Amino acid sequence: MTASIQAPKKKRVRLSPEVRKQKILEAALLEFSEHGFGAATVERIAGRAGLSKAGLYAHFTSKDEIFEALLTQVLRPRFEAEQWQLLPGETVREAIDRFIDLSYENLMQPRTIATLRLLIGESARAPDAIKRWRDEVILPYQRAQQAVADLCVASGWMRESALTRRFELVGAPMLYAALYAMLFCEGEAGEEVAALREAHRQLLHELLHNGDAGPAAQ
Amino acid sequence: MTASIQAPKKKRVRLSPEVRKQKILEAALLEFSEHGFGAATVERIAGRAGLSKAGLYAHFTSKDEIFEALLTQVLRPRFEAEQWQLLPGETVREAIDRFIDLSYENLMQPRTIATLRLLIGESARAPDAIKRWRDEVILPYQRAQQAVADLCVASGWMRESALTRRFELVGAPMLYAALYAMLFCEGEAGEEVAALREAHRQLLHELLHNGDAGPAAQ
Amino acid sequence: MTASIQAPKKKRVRLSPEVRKQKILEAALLEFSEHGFGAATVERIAGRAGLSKAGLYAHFTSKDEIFEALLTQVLRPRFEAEQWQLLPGETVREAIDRFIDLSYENLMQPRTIATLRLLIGESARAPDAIKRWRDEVILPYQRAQQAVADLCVASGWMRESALTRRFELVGAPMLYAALYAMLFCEGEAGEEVAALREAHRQLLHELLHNGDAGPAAQ
Amino acid sequence: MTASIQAPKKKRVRLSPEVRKQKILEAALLEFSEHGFGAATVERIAGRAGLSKAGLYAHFTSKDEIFEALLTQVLRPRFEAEQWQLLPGETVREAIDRFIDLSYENLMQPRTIATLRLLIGESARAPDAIKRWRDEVILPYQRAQQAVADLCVASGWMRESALTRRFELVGAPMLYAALYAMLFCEGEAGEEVAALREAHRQLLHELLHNGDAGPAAQ
DNA sequence: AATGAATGAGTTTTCATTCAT
DNA sequence: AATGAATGAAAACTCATTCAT
Repeated sequence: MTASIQAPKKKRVRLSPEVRKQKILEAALLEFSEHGFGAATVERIAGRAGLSKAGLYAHFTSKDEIFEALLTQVLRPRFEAEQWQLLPGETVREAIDRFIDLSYENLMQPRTIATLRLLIGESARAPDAIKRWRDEVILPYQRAQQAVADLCVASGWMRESALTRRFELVGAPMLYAALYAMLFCEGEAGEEVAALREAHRQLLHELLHNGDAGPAAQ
Repeated sequence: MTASIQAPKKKRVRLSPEVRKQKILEAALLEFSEHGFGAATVERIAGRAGLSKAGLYAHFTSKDEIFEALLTQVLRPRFEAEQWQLLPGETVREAIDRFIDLSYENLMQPRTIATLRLLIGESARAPDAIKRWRDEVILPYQRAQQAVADLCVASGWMRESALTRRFELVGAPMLYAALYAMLFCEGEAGEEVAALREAHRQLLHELLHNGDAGPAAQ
Repeated sequence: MTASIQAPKKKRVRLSPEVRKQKILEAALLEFSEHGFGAATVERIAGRAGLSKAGLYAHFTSKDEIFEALLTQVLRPRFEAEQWQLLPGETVREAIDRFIDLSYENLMQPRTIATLRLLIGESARAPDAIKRWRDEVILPYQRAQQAVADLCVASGWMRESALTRRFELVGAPMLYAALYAMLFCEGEAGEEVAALREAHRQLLHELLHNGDAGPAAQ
Repeated sequence: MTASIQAPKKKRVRLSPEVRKQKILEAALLEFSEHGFGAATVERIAGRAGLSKAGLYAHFTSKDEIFEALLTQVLRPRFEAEQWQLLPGETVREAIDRFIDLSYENLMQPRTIATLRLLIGESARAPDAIKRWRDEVILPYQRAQQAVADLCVASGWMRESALTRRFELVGAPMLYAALYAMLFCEGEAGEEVAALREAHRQLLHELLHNGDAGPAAQ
């Protein structure tokens, strides 16, 4: 009873480098996203990661290195699941629903919002990494989406429109919702995001649905 | 030792408090948006504003006060012109074009992008100001837009859709473009933004245009 | 009515240099004694003296100069009245009463206490001035007192004692009271000082009074 | 480049927090008493304590905290030895001598004089601490002294007088000497203090000695 | 791997002092 | 004589980073 009250002095915990590094990066993401790189302190990152400042320096040689490691980790492609596609035997309507659900699920995670906020807030600090990310992750992803969309249109599954011609716009309302979440942090944005999500779903249904036609109608 | 060789000693420039304060806020917006609040330095802000550090402190009593003053200035409503509306004798098509042109013109200004980037990066620092901004500026603006849209739909000028039912989405692609500009700073985003803008225009035309109908068709 | 409430902007008041200088020194004494030389600010001194910082510099060229001017003014001899002496036809008892009353009246003035506090607090800053003060003001004063005392003893008016042999001790309880006032500022010391004063008076009566004797008794 | 020429880089000296804190307080007393709180610099205190400014801030969070810690330490009661009292088998004369010797020994230590000077110079900065010190240290001490004196008088050991009625005055000449030491720092006051001390001793002997009487004479 | 104590290089802030009016 | 705006120098305080254990 005494120990729990009077002794927050954490016993020295020894973890494997991999585990600790991951903890540190996790902590850094929170800290950077909350305060910005400049106002973030190594001490707080270390605290959140459960070790001392000096301990942290056994794993990373500088605050900058943490930032870079964080970026590399966070900007790695992770889009497989949310990829827009038509699974065999699936209708466009179902594909839309799956896309909306998976994408919002992913994008609206606090961790993802934090990442986005960090990228935007510190865009001037790592323009190259961000550019590379765009070229190697975002653009390929969008091209793949566009290809699928073109196919769907060509095969009559989807109605042609300004949207299918520039299919990256398919996610615009979702990013608008993400912006909302970035600005009005802490749950307050929850309801609004949910509403936007449904409106988004509806909109896609209306925009992409090909009346009663479709290959099946041939 | 002569003036021609080593005299970068700027003559003391004396300005009225209003002018100087404005210069300082202008400088602060740049500095904050570029480095984030934490990594911004008062010295650089002062330099950009054309006076010394100590001189700056004659106008603002702390870095925080500068930040707050900046927010108050920058979050003041300035939406009149871009308000979605139907001017007398104007077709929906023309209203859409005007909306797109005015809004992109405004939103894509470097100053506005910088402001948005700052808001997002520092959203945790001034949640109250941001919340007030949403309640007193953003929400009223959206409500007014929705009202106009409802009217247009009721009178048959615009086709009903998921978009008209949640009309705030009308700007989503534009904010997506703004996000692009925030992330990939420095003109590189220019072409992409221009393309998105046209796609956005097209999309609105297709979505809102009421076939050949409309009141005129009555 | 409006002016009195909304406009504390003091109209530029122009005073003769002598008057203004005196006001400044008065203000400086308060400020220095309250905060110490180091923590005193020229701005506050100027404010207390009723002009602006820059205005003050028209009268004194530096903070140090103010300090020195203050010292010279404040360390000037002002002891005539309180000089220990026997006025013609006066008994020792009456002389004691007069000495006590005049001395306490003088020493316990807030201004005098402030001066003492300043001297002690800043004794390291102006050791020479203080030494000169001792040599030119204090010591002569004490010598004169001692001379009178010796005379009184020689003529049988006063009883010889350790006190008359080192007559500067005659004021010791008073300085003890002054110490009290310096430490426990703001009136709280008032009662204690009054009590000490009466005890002091009694003590001198008892110590110096020569029984029923005296020259008259010869 | 060799160590013998230009190597004032002090080796990092690592001390336990207790030792270091004590060193810092010691240094602070010197620095504060020499320059006053306002003109004292943390850097100089750190230097005197043998570490860097930043190192100092690992032990105290602000200049003010140093000041307060210093006060608390320095205003702790330390009077046992100097307490006025009659040891068994001791004459009043011997008690007086002991009192004088112990008290002057203590009060005239440079450290004590420095403390007093600091208290007076900064009395406005910490009125509460000083008041508490008076109530909890000084007044009890004086009451104890008075009680002993009353006893001595009642038992005939000491002659009744204005002094025994307000026994706190027993130390007045000593404080007068301390004042002297505070003002005319640096040993110059030495002789004067020694002379005052002997006069003080004489005075007490004369004042308190009960002729040849005393309980023993009964 | 981990830490507490220590530090150098800033950063914010203050302030005595100057300048133009 | 007086002032508001401006400045250089210094002081308090912070923080990324190192060292010895």
